[in-house]
Amino acid sequence: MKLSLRGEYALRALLVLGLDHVENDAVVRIQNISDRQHIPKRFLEQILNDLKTAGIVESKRGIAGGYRLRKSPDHITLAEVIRYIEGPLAPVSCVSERYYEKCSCPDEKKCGIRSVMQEVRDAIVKILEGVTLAQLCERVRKLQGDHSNPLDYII
Amino acid sequence: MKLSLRGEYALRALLVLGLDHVENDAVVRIQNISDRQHIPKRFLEQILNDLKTAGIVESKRGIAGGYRLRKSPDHITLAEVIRYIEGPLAPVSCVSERYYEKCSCPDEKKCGIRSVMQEVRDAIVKILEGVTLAQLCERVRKLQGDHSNPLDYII
DNA sequence: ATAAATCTATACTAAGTCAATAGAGATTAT
DNA sequence: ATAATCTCTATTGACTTAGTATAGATTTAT
Repeated sequence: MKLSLRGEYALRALLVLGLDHVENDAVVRIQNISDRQHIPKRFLEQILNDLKTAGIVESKRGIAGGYRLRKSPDHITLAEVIRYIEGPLAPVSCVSERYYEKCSCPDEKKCGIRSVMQEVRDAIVKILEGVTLAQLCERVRKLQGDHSNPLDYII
Repeated sequence: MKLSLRGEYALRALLVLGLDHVENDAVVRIQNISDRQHIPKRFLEQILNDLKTAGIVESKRGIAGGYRLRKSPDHITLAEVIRYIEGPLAPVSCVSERYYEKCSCPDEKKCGIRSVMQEVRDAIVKILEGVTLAQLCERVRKLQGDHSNPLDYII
């Protein structure tokens, strides 16, 4: 896979949106995300815009504008995000389900390398489709010792 | 991971050397490998030279020259080959054991993404360190219907 | 109404990587 | 000697990555 910085930034931005996610229509400013995650702001703008096109986040414009999740965090998987930002999860495209491309090997059906790469793909997909943004947020809260309960900030 | 063509060619070339491997000092010509695997010859020259530097193959020069494995096929793992040709197996370098690099996230120890990527890395490594070139050759022989038993050619 | 802060859209760029290709040299069996 | 091989270094063209830049559209507080 080899996640690019672009993909990593996308996940980190979504993590912030996930941690701040509440059921009203509050939005988070790009500047805020940029500060908390040390992501270059102008670059982050592009990425969030991509995520918007992907239907993962939505935005509000104007002086009180910003981004929020468009779907519930437990309906967003890491696989989905990475696929959208990076492309195939498979290490070679001849084992990719949705980005399949024929490779140059003499006979794909008898290709031993392909069969190993298939296993690798399946292992990667299993993990990344199994982790939702909600679970990721939960991990982070646990790692941070469960301070900063987001409910504290309402009222 | 996203294996490059270079890495895929390396595996395919080693597969040929593995299938042709016998305990005398017979070598296989680059031209031969290139023909059987449809790999551009001059490009393959570079790759085999890299594999030589890595200590995985050895070469014989001159008119009857060529390449052969330097180690027994069951002592060559796919992980080892890919690491040498491509670099880290980990999707992000902050979870790489031998190519570790600090990433830009606020706190690595509390990074939820990192902990997921760690799982991905471990899954990839487990598969690729678990498959030797000998096993790969065996898979190929099975896939090809077990014709061409190499013992047939030894008299 | 206006200003100010935000998001939107497109374009550009500098650096790096990938996949070769090229040319000249060294080695060795015949 | 010679011809086929491996060896070594350099170059190239296309592409990707990680931004930066510029200008514009939208919304809200005042």
